[in-house]
Amino acid sequence: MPHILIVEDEAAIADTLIFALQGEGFTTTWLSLGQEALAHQRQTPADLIILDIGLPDITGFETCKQLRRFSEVPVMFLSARDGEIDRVVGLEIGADDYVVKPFSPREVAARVRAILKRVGPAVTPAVFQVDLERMQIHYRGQPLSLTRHEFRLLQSLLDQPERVFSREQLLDAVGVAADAGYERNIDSHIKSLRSKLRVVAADAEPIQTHRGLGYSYSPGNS
Amino acid sequence: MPHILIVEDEAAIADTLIFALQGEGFTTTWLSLGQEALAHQRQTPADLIILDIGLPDITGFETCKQLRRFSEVPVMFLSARDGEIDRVVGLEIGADDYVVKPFSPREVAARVRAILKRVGPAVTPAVFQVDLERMQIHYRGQPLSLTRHEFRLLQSLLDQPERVFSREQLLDAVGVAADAGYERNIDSHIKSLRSKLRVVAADAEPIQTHRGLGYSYSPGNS
DNA sequence: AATCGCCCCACGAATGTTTCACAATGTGCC
DNA sequence: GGCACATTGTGAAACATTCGTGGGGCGATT
Repeated sequence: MPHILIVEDEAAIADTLIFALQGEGFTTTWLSLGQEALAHQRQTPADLIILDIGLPDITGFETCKQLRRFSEVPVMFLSARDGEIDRVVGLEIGADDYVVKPFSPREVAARVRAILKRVGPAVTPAVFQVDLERMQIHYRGQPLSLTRHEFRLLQSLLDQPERVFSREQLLDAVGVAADAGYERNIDSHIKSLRSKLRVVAADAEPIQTHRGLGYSYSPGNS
Repeated sequence: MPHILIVEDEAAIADTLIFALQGEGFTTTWLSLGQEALAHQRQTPADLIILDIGLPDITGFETCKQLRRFSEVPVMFLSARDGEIDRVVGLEIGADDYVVKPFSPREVAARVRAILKRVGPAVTPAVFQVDLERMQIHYRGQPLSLTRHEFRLLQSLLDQPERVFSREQLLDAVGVAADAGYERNIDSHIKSLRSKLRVVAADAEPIQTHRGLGYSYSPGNS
């Protein structure tokens, strides 16, 4: 699960970012000084840093320059000033994006995802969070209200992404003797599962059907 | 040196981009239709695509969606409309950046560099990758969507390159009683298989026919 | 009793498979 | 080369399978 370091001295702005990012499945750390951020990144590296330019101690530009001496971590600048020069300079000293205030939290989150997508699948945000204790699954930060069978079904699929499960295997996964049940019950459950996922994300299609074979989960379309 | 495909119907804007990008050492191609861009990318893939949203034929969004079905190439949207919704949607359908007109050519060039920095050197995987568990075959890095029979057929052929399989053997491979079926329906499957492979690589001819004998797979022509 | 989750069924739509007829191409013979 | 014959490519149509969906029944839980 990707971790985002937010370096921003205004609490209100930081809060907005934290809320938006956590909603998308990221974890966050918030610091307000450039020096702090550098020290923190040496100790416990984040997967991406959101860096305000107008910090109280050293500028975001300076922070980024020093950061680049020891780390390739993606950096997104946040700035109150909307000058072409600043944007070009920001990108040329090694930033990956440059967003001007006031910004939309959702857009920033989307940009973070777009950047992380490129640094490797290792740090793709987990869109699904499974909580076995509470029998709860969160999808894009929102809790799903699932029945027992829907839960087991989704849990099995999530467990091995891309793997194609036959109906028989899925029947077994939900705890029904494989020979006992009507195989196509699975279809019914998949149907209601999909409709519940559709409420959260209308266009994504995380559960794919493989004709003649069964179903699978595709992280790509989540 | 990275090659950039510009898809933009206004010549003045395209010219500005071409000038700025060539100044940074990129080579460019300019097209004005979404359909053209899709066809072009299949034949001679660029390293990054700059995509105007308001194209004469299909929208940039639609172009990007279709593009994503066969390519992971980085996409930068260009738009005259500055709405939060548009930006978020753009990024969520798989774009890497979203720039609003009027833009600074230098900034666009800087953003292009920032994105390409993350993509890294292109890795050329084995031409065919068979994944039995996922019932998936990748061809030149792109996933093929095959029916059960097409899958078995291709799998058999790939299993023993250069070996010539008779229709009878291939019927058997796809799981049809050798005496039951009409032998020449293999031809039909070979046909659709070839057409699916042609989408990925138009000129290669990985499946060869041996008159009077059957078919074989030739790694040479992949 | 009302609600809810689960099972089962059946129909229509989408997709895959088989078959066929005809065009295109290759092969051997004169 | 030109011809007859054999084999393969192609498109379309018939046929078969599979899936999505809505709905009814039934038992458990409230």
